[in-house]
Amino acid sequence: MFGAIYERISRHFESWGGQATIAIVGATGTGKSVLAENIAERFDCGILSADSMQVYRFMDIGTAKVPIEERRVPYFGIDLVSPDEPYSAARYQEYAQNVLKEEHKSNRPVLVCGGTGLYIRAALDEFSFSPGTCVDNATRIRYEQLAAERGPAALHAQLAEKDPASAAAIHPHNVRRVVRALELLDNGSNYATQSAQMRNYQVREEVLYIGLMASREHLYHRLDLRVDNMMTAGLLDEVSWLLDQGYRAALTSMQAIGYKEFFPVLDGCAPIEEAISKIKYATHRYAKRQETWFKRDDRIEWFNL
RNA sequence: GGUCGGGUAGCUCAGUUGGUAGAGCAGAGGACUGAAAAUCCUCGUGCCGGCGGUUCAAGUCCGUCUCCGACCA
Repeated sequence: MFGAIYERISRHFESWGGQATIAIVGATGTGKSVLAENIAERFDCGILSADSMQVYRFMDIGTAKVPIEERRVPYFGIDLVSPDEPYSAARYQEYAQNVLKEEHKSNRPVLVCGGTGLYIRAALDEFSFSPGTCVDNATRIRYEQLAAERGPAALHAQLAEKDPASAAAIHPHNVRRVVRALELLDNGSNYATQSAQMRNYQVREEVLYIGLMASREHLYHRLDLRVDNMMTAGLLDEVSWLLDQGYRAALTSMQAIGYKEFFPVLDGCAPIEEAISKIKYATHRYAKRQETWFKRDDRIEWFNL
């Protein structure tokens, strides 16, 4: 199986050389990192991580970062910010596109590897996030309060009045997205127009997409084992250390799987076993969502494990 | 051996005064352009432990057997 992937990738390197980009995608636990490391070493190129949680420093075990001592090639996209710094797909896009530009300028191919679908697209697709300044936090909080006070339906109705197309595209219960659409309006943009671009998968010949997948049964088993291994590697200590440093539970970074589940344990109101099984279940669902995301991208060439 | 609980969806359990069952979790499918490991949508027929009985009708009442738990000997 690896042989087939190596062959496919070699061919791509031969045609594009230092301008080649190879994306290795798929659900968590399918072995993307190991494959990427092997290929990057063999073809002498760097790895750009496309992972919304590996960007945070100090969150090492739970986000399954490749340990520094095991890295044999340059890595990008890891440890970019501290856990209390707001990060976003837009910020990642700017960063990633810059890495790609710089590497290609030096005639080095790049391996993009990750499971955050939106980040993969932000890095490799020709689309831009809403122009202009980023919406300030106050606006967001205002809309969230509105939803809390008058209910999600009322907020959605407000959106429907101002922007029927976007309202139609977002389920009324999806407060987060309704809020975002309202923010965009305030900012002179439009959710529906933007998201329409998302369905446009442009083919760039220099980019090769390799997708890794495994049967659910097999994958879930592997993921469960990985969680157990994270525990022996000291995941609980990592979480408790982060909290000790003052990184509070409400932070986006702390919503990561393998972190938020331990808060009740550290507060002493839940047994550790409960957290572990919650982490396993959450990981299963996450893997499923990742598959759903990547499945519809027909540029991806799939390899079954 | 006896008394009392309890055996209902893969798991934990609800089930009103008898009218052939429903939640959470798990699981499956899907959406998704500035939080994306987030957020959101859809999907629940299962010998209601077995067998008899009462009744027009039993998960629901009665008898009996069986299994699990607690307690008493």
